[in-house]
Amino acid sequence: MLQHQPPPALDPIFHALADPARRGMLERLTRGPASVSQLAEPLPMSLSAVVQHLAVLEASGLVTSRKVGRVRTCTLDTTVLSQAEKWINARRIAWERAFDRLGVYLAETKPADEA
Amino acid sequence: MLQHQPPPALDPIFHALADPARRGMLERLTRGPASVSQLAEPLPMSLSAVVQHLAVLEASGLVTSRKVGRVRTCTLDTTVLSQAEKWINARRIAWERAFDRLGVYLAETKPADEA
DNA sequence: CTGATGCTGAAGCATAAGCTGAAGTATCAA
DNA sequence: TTGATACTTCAGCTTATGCTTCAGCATCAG
Repeated sequence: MLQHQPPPALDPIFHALADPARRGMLERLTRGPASVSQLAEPLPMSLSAVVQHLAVLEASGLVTSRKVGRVRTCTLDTTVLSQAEKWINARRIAWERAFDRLGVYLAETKPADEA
Repeated sequence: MLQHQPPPALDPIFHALADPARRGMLERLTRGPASVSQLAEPLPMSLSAVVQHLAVLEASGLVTSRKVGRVRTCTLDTTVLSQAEKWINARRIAWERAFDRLGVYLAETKPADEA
């Protein structure tokens, strides 16, 4: 098991993304790896809370970490990030195709509404 | 207030996407508008539960609905869907840039690890 | 060894989520 | 009017989240 992990589920990925503190941590990680303390520093909460958010991020696969000495260094995993992106993109594309197939659905249901 | 709504927040969007039942409803909606009953039909839960999921989807802006007679028809809003997509894409791109800037970060930290 | 640093873990608690079932409100059909 | 249909709303329950504090436990510096 060295190069391909189980496919990351969408539930934990989107759940991880649904919190501003966690998105903040991810944004920080886009600027390079960071320690737990560094991730916690700008956030208005205890270190403990940050560690718990980190656990959510790691459970989703969005973040991986390694402990060296007493410092845990975290990095972003963009392949997992792109899983979420792909799902969204697929829905959007599918809907746009459906919209084309249906023609002007809205115009057909309500030809001259005020909205 | 007829053509541009308040910018949809990411929290409710990702939260809405974090549930398989809700994603199922969205997938159904990519094949065109549907009534509440139609959205509920394949789901292993009560109509009540589906209505509550629908409320979450509407709160996020991902879905809009209109009631005509006794039937509420729901449609997907892909502009909101693309908000989420944009955020993810931006992080991924930023990280890939950072990765380039840092050069082979991993190789530098652990030149010949077993992992 | 001693103390500071950087995390880790377990309680505990308040709020939010996800669900059910039961009762209620508008249609629409006959 | 009667009844079915299509939601809608609400009380109530269970579990999950998000947070805190406090108590550890390995580093690392001196």
